[in-house]
Amino acid sequence: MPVQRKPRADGEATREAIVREAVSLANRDGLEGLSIGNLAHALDMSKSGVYAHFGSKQDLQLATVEAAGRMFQTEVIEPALAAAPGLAQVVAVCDAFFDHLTRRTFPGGCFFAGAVLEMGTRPGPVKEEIAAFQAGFTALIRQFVVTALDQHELPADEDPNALTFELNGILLVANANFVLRGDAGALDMARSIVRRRLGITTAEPRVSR
Amino acid sequence: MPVQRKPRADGEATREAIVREAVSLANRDGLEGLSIGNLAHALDMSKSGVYAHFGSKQDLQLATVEAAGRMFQTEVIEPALAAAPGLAQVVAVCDAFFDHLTRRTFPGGCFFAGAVLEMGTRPGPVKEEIAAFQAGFTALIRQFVVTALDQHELPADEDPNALTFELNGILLVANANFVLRGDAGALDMARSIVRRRLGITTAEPRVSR
DNA sequence: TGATAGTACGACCGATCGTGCTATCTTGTC
DNA sequence: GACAAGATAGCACGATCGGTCGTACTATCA
Repeated sequence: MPVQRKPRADGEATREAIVREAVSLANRDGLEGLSIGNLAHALDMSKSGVYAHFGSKQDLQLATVEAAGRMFQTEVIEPALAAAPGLAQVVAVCDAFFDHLTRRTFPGGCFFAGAVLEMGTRPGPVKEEIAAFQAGFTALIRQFVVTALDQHELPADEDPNALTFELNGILLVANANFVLRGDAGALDMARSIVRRRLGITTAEPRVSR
Repeated sequence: MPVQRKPRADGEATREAIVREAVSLANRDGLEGLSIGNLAHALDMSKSGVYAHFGSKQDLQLATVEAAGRMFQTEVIEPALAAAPGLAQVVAVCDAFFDHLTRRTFPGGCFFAGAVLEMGTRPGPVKEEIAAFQAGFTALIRQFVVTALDQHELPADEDPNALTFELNGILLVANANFVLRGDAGALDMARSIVRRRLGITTAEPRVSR
C-alpha cells in the first residue's frame, strides 16, 4: 500500500491557474466546448502538462464547475450574507447577482445559467454538481425569504417557494438580456422590479459601483 | 445569363429533413456542438451529401435557427394568436410556452433560451438572427400586455415593459427547472404564478393536454 | 544527500472536425 | 430521348479533439 504524498506547492499553484482559466473559457465556449488544447494554449503550456492535473476531461469539467461555484460564492453569496437578515437580504442577494454581472467576472454571463441549459440533457456527475449548486442557491434565497416572512416584512400569505421562483426568473431574464445585448439597462429594470415585487418603495433604484 | 432553374423536389425534401434533424441535435449539443458528421450519421447520409445543401457550417447554423423559429412559431405563437386579444392572450402565450415544453418538441428545452446564452458571446449573423427572434417574441408579449391594458384588464399604472420582463423571467426559470430536473411541477408553479401576477383568481391551474 | 514522487514536456495515437474536389447517379426541361 | 443541372457519394486535406506514452526535471522528505 503506497503512502499518499502531498501535492507539491508549485503544482497546486499551476492547477489553480489552470482551473481559473478553464472557468473563463468554459463560460464562453461551454463545458463541452472547453478543450484541453485551447486551455493549454491560453496558459502557454503543453496539452499533456495541463492534462496531467486531471485524469480525464470530465475531471477537468468537475474541477471547473467547482471553481466557478467558489467564485460565485465570493462574488454573490458572501456579499449577500453580509447584509442584515430579512427583506434587506433578499434584495441584497439579487443586487449582488446583478453586480457580479456588471463586474463581468463571468464574461459570458452567469456561469450556472449557461451550464444548466448546456448540461441539462447530459446526465452524469457534472450535471449533478451543477444541479446541486443551483439547488443550494435557490435554497439560500428561499431561506432569506422565509426569514423576511418571519419578521413580517412580507405579506403573511406570501408563498416562499413561489417568490423564490419568481426572483430566480428575474435573475435569469436579466442575465439573458445582459449577455445578448450587453445592456446594463436590463439590470436596472431588474433591480427596480425586484424592489416593486417585494413592496419596497424607492425614488430611484440604487446603482452600485 | 443562365436561366434560373427550380430546385429539385427531392433536394428540397432532404434539405427539410436535414434541417429538422439539425434543430434537434443543436438543441441537445448547442449550435457550435452541432457537427456535420453527427448530422449525416443521424440521417444515414454522407457528410458531403449533407454539406452540399449548405455552403458552410454557419449557413447550416443559420438555417437551423430559422427552422427552430418556424417551429416555435407553430408551437407557441400561433396557439397564442388564436386566443382572444387582451389578458386571455397574455395567459395563452405563457401557457403555450409551457405546453411546448411538456410536449418536448425541443428535448433540450426552449431552443432560444439555450441559443441566447451560447451565442451571446459570439458576434456574427447567427447571434443576430437569434437576437432578432428573441426581440420579436418579447415584442409580441408586450403587445398582448398593451392590449390588455387598453381593455382595462390590468391596473392602469402597470408598466408594460416591466411586466413583459417579468413574464419572460417566469418562462426562463420554468424552462431551466424543467430542463434540469424534468419536473413538470415547475411548469404548474409557473402557470399559477403567471395567473396570480396578472390578478387572475383560479381555484386550480388548468393543465392542458 | 539520495531517493522518490510530483510536474511538465514533446511525440504520437485514432477519431472527428469543417471543407473542398470529383465522379456518379437522378431529375426536370426542351 | 438528349442534355444540363441538381443531388449525393466517395475520398482526401489539414487541423484539432481527448488521451497515452516515455522522459526529463525538481521539490520534498527520510
